[in-house]
Amino acid sequence: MAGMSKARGRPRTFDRDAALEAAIRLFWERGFEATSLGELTEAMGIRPGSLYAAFGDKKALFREAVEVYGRSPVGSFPARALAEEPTARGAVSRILREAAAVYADPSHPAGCLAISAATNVTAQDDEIAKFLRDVRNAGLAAIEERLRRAQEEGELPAGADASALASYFATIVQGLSQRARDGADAAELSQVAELALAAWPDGG
Amino acid sequence: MAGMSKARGRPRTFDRDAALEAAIRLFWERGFEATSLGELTEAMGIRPGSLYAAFGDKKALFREAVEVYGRSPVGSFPARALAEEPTARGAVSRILREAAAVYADPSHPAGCLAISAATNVTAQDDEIAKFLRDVRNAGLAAIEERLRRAQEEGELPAGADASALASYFATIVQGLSQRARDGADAAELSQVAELALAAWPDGG
DNA sequence: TCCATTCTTGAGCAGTCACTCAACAAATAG
DNA sequence: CTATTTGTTGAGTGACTGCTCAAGAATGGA
Repeated sequence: MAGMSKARGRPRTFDRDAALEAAIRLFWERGFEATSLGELTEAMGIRPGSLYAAFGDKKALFREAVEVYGRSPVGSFPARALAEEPTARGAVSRILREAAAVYADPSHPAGCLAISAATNVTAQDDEIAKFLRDVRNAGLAAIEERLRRAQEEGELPAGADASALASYFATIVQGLSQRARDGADAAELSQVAELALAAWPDGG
Repeated sequence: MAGMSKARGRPRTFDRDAALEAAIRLFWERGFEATSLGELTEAMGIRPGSLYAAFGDKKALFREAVEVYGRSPVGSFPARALAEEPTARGAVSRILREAAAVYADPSHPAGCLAISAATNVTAQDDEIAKFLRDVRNAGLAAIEERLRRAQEEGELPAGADASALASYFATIVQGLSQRARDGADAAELSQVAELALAAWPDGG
């Protein structure tokens, strides 16, 4: 950490970040198991040996792909909304509206990588499915936490069920991702997002 | 068709319906590609040769599994609700409430087979993904049709957007299935269903 | 009895899967 | 220079994939 000395040995001949970006795309499009190492190495422009040297194995590459995706604008918009919007209502509306726009954006694969990339998985890759499940449930917990704070601060009525509301909005987000993968465009998803906001206590 | 003559040749030694039921369970649990022929033959209690003789190939078996699932109580509740309920409002509420109960019923795999069994698929099995996508979009179209009729009959306000509402409810259903697969129980999903109904024009 | 028909069985097919490794290449350190 | 370290390469690993097929078994019909 301190020395930051020059790297020894033969330097890497490919751009690690660019290669990872290619892997993200593929996993996003097809999912973890449906993406083969052959497809990965071809899209990343490297040979299997380089992939294993640089990323570990397929599971480690996937985990890193999910992490980097989660820090990208497309993957981090819910966390940003929760952190930046002054009100819970504002945060939730922004999440739904941005989800509608982002999930149907044709410049990248449809929907959310964390929602759709490990739904059909062999027994031996169950840990990968669990990994993404935990990511999703953490997102749900973050919404619920924000709603509880809103309740303490008086923004959300004391009679409202923060837990149920959080589940509801998480359900909408996951549904939007699925509908985008089924071909729904941004206009259609936006209408869904607006309708979904009607469930907010005291009307839309 | 007319003769109904006795079957010639060696009779089948296994129960075709029971074997198909076992296949449905596996596909429901893991999805199309993540279920191997080895797992199928073991669960169905037959050898590969018998499977191919009785069902064709893996894709044909899957299609038949989806069809039979779609005629079962668990798979046909949306169509039943649309056909049996006198009002569109009643049909939609029933769909959401039954989805909450059925998708989280621990006596069978979580969620909906048609929603979750072919989301991560290789290029060579794209037709299977398309097949289920069409099934889902047909479900959406059925809801939209019912809402349009409700609008003609005056149940739904003329100003309401039947298409957007249908998309919204389809999004909820798909979201409920996903949440069930993530471990949400019936109580949680029921709360989501009730909140979702708040979007119905003129309040819940 | 003998044939035709249908099903079951077990062995095994070509292809793909994720992954590995010895040999070579390119860099730094001394 | 040599030694060390790290990366790339191409061939290849065993295990698994969906699937097939010849041989044998069980039925009905003549």
